[in-house]
Amino acid sequence: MSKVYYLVAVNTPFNHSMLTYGYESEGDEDISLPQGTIVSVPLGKRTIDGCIWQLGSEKGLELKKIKDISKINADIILSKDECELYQWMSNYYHYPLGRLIFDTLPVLLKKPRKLNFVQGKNQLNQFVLNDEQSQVVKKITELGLDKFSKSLIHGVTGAGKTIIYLEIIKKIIIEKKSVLFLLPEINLTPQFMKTFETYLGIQIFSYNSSISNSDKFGLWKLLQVDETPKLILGVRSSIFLPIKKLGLIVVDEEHDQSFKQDDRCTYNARDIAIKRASLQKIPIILGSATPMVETYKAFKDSANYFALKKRAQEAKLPEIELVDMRGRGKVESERALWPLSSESVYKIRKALEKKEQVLIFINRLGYASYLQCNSCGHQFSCPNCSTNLKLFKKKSLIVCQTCEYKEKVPEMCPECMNIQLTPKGFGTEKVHEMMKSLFPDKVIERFDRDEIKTFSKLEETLDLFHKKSIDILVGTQMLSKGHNFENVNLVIILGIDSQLNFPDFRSNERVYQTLTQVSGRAGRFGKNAEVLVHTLAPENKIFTYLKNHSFDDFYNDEIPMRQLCSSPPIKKIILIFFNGKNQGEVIQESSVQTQRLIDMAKVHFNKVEILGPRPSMVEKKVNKFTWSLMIRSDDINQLHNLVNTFEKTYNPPNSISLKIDVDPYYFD
DNA sequence: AGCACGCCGACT
DNA sequence: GTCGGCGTGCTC
Repeated sequence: MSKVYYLVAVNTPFNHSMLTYGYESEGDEDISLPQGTIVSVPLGKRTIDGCIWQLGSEKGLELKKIKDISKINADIILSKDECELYQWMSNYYHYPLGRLIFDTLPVLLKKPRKLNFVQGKNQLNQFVLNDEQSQVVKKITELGLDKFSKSLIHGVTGAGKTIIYLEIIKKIIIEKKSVLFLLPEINLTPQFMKTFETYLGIQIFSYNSSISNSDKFGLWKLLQVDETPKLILGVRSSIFLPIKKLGLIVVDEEHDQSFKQDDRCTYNARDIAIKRASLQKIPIILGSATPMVETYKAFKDSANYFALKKRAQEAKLPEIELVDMRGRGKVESERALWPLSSESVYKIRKALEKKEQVLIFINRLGYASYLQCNSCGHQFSCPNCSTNLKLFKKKSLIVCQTCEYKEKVPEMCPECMNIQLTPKGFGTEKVHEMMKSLFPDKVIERFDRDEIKTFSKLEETLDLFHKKSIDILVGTQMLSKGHNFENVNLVIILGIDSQLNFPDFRSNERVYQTLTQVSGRAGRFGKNAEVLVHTLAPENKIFTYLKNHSFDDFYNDEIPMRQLCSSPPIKKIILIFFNGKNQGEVIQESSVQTQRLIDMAKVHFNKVEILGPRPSMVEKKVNKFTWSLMIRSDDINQLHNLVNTFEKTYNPPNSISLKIDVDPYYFD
């Protein structure tokens, strides 16, 4: 019997989550616990999860303080590769290792139920690859499918990226290896599931928020031991699944912001996927019609960049038309149609006459963005947040989008007792209502988070739409991502201006992506298709790039801008957020730390800039205030070393919590 | 992050 | 007297 000490990564935020525990090894010292062993350890009065990380020592600690590991969990053990990935992530994202591990592992249960999966039918591929597509398959294969390589398939919407993935996946399966296929959101699961089920002869597992904890745990246990080739179709978090004999990772719609986690560890699953592929020495394929500017810059001049400029199966890209909305309010007939226009209503009518379906895209929920008093201008705002309350007419409520707060639609202004309250702005609910009154004999449905709350409702609505039982679908983002609609040749886009005016360096990129992706839902099956974009700023150059379907023009215009404001991909950014109940204290603390960082940078990290502090766009959320500071550099080592030094020398006061966001997508 | 402890005001 | 709200400090 001899005592061994281990440094254990535990599920707690303090002391960087690394704590020392003892273990009575049974005689032979060689039978020690390997890195990655999941254990239970006592902490204060509780027992919490931990993961053996490395041999530790009692030095520097009071011996009587060190407790013993209480239990070893045999269900899950992390492999060497997984440990290396976790360690890298913890360093890169400045997030405690122990928290990271237990945020991403499934809940450890007693007995998992029997697992659900889909058995693929392995039908012969009915598609014939065109020249462009077969070239890409050939070249990616030539890179070597048994070693690390990263490729970007940059294909216009409807270019047939899926068929390319499918061909390469088949080659991996022949080698008896498994495939991880990442998509940004659960929304697209049904579509890909159908394709993979039809053409692949293996087991297919999906992994997303509709899967129960029990099934997640069960899948984890299965994957650890089962080496038969399979395909996992999953969202962000599936990048951590312990897939044996993993032979390929595909990240579809790599530009999508859903790959970025914005709470806890702020990782981007696309970047983790690349890291994982390099650790496991396997190929990774990224795909998008609108790659992120960072990704495009990294790939565009490499041999692993593949552009598909034409749509598959003779289909043409849609014609994009701008509808100039300036001055429409002055004409009575136009005012009644707002936020639509006479042009769009005419085109919708024509499309419906041809028995075609129509998509209307608005990036906003509800009936109106806020409610305002006609007489004194009072806006109804949330008592807990610095936000306006959004009007939901059918529910007869005004609701905060940040917290739980809601109230009945008021009858009069609390300031001046005026009873005329005007709904300002518009969302899906308003447009849905307008469509119903304009086309009373048509079936018009809404496709947004408010209406589609469950996965089964999503499947059901998509199914009805595919069966042409719905004529017009009014929806948000949900509508825009990757769907393959057969009978849609008209897409209406409303309310994009608010996104153009969004105050951060990525706003142009986001608008270009959104417009291209939404437009891409039209005319995928050969007919001439049209997209009508409503805007008050038709002279904006972004619309020209959109009309010309020219990503390169957009990019070449965007890069000098990024250079000018030192934004990614020119420089890397880390944000530090200070959050607390007392506004003055938050401002004070963030200011002091900004100054401290400036001083530190001056002495040891001269290539790093510190900016701020500044309040978040929604400064008050649920009665807590947020301010942030920005750290920026083109020297990635200096950037991270400064943050490391900062963390080592800073203990935030109890009343303030800290969040670090590496490679942020939004600025708050 | 939990969780306990302890200080204070409010209530039976 | 004693209950509970929350600020403070500790956890290998």
